[in-house]
Amino acid sequence: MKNDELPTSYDPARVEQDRYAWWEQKGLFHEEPDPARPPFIIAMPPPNVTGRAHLGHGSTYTPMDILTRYHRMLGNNADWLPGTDHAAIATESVLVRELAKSGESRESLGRAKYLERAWEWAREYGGTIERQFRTLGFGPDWERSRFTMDDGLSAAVCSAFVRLYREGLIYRGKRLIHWDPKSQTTLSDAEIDREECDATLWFVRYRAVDGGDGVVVATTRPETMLGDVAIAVHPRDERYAAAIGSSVVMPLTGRAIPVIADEAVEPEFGTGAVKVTPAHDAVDYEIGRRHDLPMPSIFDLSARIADTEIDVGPYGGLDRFEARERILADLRVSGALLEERPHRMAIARSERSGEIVEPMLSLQWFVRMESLAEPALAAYRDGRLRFVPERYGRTYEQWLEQIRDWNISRQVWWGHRLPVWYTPDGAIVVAHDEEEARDIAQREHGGAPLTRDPDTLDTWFSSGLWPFSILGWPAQTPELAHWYPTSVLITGGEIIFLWVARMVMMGLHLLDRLPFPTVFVTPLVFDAHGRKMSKSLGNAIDPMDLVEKYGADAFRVGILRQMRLEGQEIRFQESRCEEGRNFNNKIWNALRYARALPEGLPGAMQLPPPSQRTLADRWIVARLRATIERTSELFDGFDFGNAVETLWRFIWYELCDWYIEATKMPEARATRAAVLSYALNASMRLLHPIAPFITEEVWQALPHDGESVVTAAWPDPFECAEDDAAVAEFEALQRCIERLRNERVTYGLPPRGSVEVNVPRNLRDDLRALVLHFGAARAIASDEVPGDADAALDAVSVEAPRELMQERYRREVERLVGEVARSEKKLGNEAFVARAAAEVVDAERAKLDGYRSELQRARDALAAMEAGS
RNA sequence: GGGCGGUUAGCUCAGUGGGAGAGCGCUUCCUUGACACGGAAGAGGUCAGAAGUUCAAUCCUUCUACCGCCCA
Repeated sequence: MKNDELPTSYDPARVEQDRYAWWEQKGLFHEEPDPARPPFIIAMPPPNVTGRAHLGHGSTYTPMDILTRYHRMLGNNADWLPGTDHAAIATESVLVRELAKSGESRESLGRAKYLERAWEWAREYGGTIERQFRTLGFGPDWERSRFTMDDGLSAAVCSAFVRLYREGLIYRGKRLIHWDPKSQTTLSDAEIDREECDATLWFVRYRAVDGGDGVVVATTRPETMLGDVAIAVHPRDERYAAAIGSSVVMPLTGRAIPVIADEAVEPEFGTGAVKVTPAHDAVDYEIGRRHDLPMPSIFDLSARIADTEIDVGPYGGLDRFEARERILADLRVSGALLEERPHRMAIARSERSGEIVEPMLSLQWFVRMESLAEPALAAYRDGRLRFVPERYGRTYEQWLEQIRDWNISRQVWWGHRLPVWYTPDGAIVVAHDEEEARDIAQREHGGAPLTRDPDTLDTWFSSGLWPFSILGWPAQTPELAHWYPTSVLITGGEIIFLWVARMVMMGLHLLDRLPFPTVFVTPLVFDAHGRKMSKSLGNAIDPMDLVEKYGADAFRVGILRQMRLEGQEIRFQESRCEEGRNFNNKIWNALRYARALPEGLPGAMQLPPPSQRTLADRWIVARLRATIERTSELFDGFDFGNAVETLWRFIWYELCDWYIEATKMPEARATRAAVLSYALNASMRLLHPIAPFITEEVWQALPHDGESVVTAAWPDPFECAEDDAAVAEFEALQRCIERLRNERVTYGLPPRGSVEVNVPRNLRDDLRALVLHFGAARAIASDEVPGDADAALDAVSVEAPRELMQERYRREVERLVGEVARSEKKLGNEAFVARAAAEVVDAERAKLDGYRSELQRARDALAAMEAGS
C-alpha cells in the first residue's frame, strides 16, 4: 500500500473485521501443548451461552486477552481456552417465557421435546456472544471452544458426581432450602439477592393455655403462624423467665405450643419473643433442630397454603400473600393483633426470576463442604493461592470458614441430569450411566426396576470443574498433562464464592492440585455516576455500539485506562473511548509521517550504530527501553491501567510530540528513518496486546519480521541502550523549550514566525539547533554560561522589548528569592539537618545551590538590562 | 450487625513521608510541509473534618462525617 492510499484518519471499521478473519484463518490463536515451552494458560470464564457481551466483559476479558497475547509474544506456550455455559436457571426462565407466548409449557411439551427446543435455542443464540467477542478483538483458541453441556464436559460432571457420592461427599437429605415458587426450583445461597425494603412488624398475642396473658410476639410473616411449633425467648431475658416451659395457644387454629429458650433470639427485637416456624425460616429451622421440634410445612410448591402436613384451618389454597391479609384481618377481629409498626427488613428474591424466595423444607441433594473447604482454606493461608488485589483473599477465607453444605439439585430440565436412580422402595443407585446403574441394581437390589431422578445439577457444579474439564478430564490428555494447572484466573469479585472457591475445592479434591495459583479480581463497571448499569435505569451501554462508534481498540483502551490495580469499580465514561480513538488516530498519522519521509523507510528493522545517533535518537531509544521494561512489569503485575497510561505517554508525548518533531530538522536526516521505524515497530508490539487491530495494521506497514504482530517477538530492551546522559540533556532541552514558549506568550509575541533568542556562545551545536528548531527561533549569541549543558539551556531566553524582559526578570527574581528563603529556612532547622535522611538533606542543599545560581543569573541579567536602559 | 473499599481541580481519577498530578471540560492563541480525532500556552485544589506520631503528613495511626461494595 502506498502512503497516499493511507487515509488521513484511521478508520477501524475498514480493517477490524477482515483482520480478525485473517488471524483466525491463519490459526494464530491456536496452540498445541508443548512441554518445551513454559505454558501460559487461561480458562475463560464461560459466559452464558445465550448471553450477550456487556461492559463487564470489557474489564474482565480484555485482561485475559492481553496476557495471552503478551505471553505468546514472549514465546510461551500460551493458550486462552474459551467456552460457554448452559446457565440452567437463566436460560430456562427465558425459554419458559418464550414458550408461554405460544401457549406452551415445559409440561405440555414433555421433557424430551422440551430439551430439543432448548438445544435449538442454545444453537440459535449460542453463537452470538462468541461473535461479539471476536468483534471486541478477543483472541482465544476458538478451535478449543467448549460448552458445559458437551458430551465430554457432561462426562466430567457425571464422573465427579459419582466419585463424590461414593466418597460420601454427596448426600440426599431433607433440609431447609431456598425455593422459587415461580420457577419451581431450589436456589443456592448465591442465587438469591437480598434487598432492603419497607415492611411491617406485627405484634400478636398468643394467650396462655389457661387463658392468661401469655406472650406477645413480633413477626413480619403472620401467615407462617399456621406452621408455628413454639415461641422462643432468650434464655437470659428476665421478662420471660417465668414463661419458659409453659404453653401458649396459636390464635388461628387454637393449637397449643411451648415457650422455649434459645440463644438465637435477640431480646431487643420486637418484644423479645418470636414465633418459631422451622419449615419456613432459616433461624427457626436451626432452633427447631436444637430443640427437636416438629417441622410441618404449610405451603405447597407454589407457595399456597396446604393442609398436607398440619391443620391450616380455613386458609387452605390461599396464596401466601392473600393468606397474610386474611390472617391479619382475622387477628384484628379476634383482638390478637395488638400493634403494627413500620419496619425495614431484607427480603430475598431469586436473582433470575425476581420472585420472593420461600424457605422450604425439601428433600434435595447436597455436597458436604467441610472436608472440601479445609484444603481450599489451607491453600490460601499458606500462600499457594494468591488474590490480586490481596483484600479479596479475606472474602474468600471468610466464606470458606463459615461454609455450609451446598444444595446442588435443581428442578429445572435444562442441565446435567443427576446420575441417580431409585428403586421402587426408594433405594438409591448412583452410576455413570444407565447400564452401570442396572448392573448395580442387579447386584444389590435384585434387579429392581429403576427410575431416574428428574432433577438436574446446579450450573455451578459443572462450572466448578471448568479449568480441567475443558482440558479433557477425567481422560488423561496431553492438554491436561501440560496445561493444568492454569496460570491465572481472572474474574469479577461477585463470583468469588459461587465459582472461584468451588473450582479450588474441586481441583484440589479431584486432581490434588490447585486449578490456578493466582486469582485476579477485576473491577465492576458502573455508569459515570456510580450507579449500577441496568436496562430498567436505561443507563446500560452496549459495547457493540462503542465498537461501532470508536473501534474495538479504542473501546479497549478506553475501558483499560479506567482500570486501577486496587480499584473495585469503574465509573465508565464513554469519553474515554473517544480519547482512545484519538490516540489511534495519532498512531496512524505517525505511520503516515514515517512513510512519507522522502528518503523512505529501511528494508530491515535496525537501529543505526550508536556513534551516528543524534541526541534525540539516543533519548528516544533510551525512553523506549524504559517503556519496554515498565510495560512488561505492569503486565506481569496485572496493572493494565498503568500499562496503557505508560504506552500512551510514550507514544503520544515522547515519540509523536517530541521525537517526530525532532526528525524534521535537517540534522536528523541520516538516522531518522531507521530510528523512527524501529521505535514505531516496537511500540506497536508493546501496544498489541491492548489494541490488537491498529497495531497489526501499522506493524504490517512498517519494516517488520514475521507474518503478524500476533506472533511477533516481545520487544527486547537489551537492543536499546540505556543513556542517562542523553535523557537528562533532552529533558533539560524540553524544560528550556517549554520556558521559551511560555515567554513568547508572556511577551505577546506572535506564536508563529521567528523570534530571536539569546543563546550562550558555549551551548553545544546540536542543542543549539534543537532549541532553534523547537523554539522556531533565530539565535542571538550571548555570553558564555559556566557549567554544563543544563546551565547553558537554562540561560537561553527570548529577546523582547526591554521593559517586558525587565518585568519578567523582576518576577523571576522575586520567585527565586522566595525559593531560596524557603530552602534556607528548612536547612536552618537543626532538627531537620540532624534527623532527616542524609540524601534528603543533600538533595535540599543541591536545590538551594541551584536556586542561588539561578537567582544570581537572573539578577545579573536584570542588572545588565537596567544598566543598558 | 460483620468484613472491605472510597472521600485529591467543574467531571472521572492517578499519586508520593520532603515544594500537589493526568485526561476531559474551560479560557486564549495557532488551518507550521503526519494528525483540528491536531498543536501551544493558561486558569482552576486549606488533598472530607479533627486529633496524634514525625525534623517534616495529602501520604502513617486513631476518631468523626458522608458515599459505595460484599456477607449475615
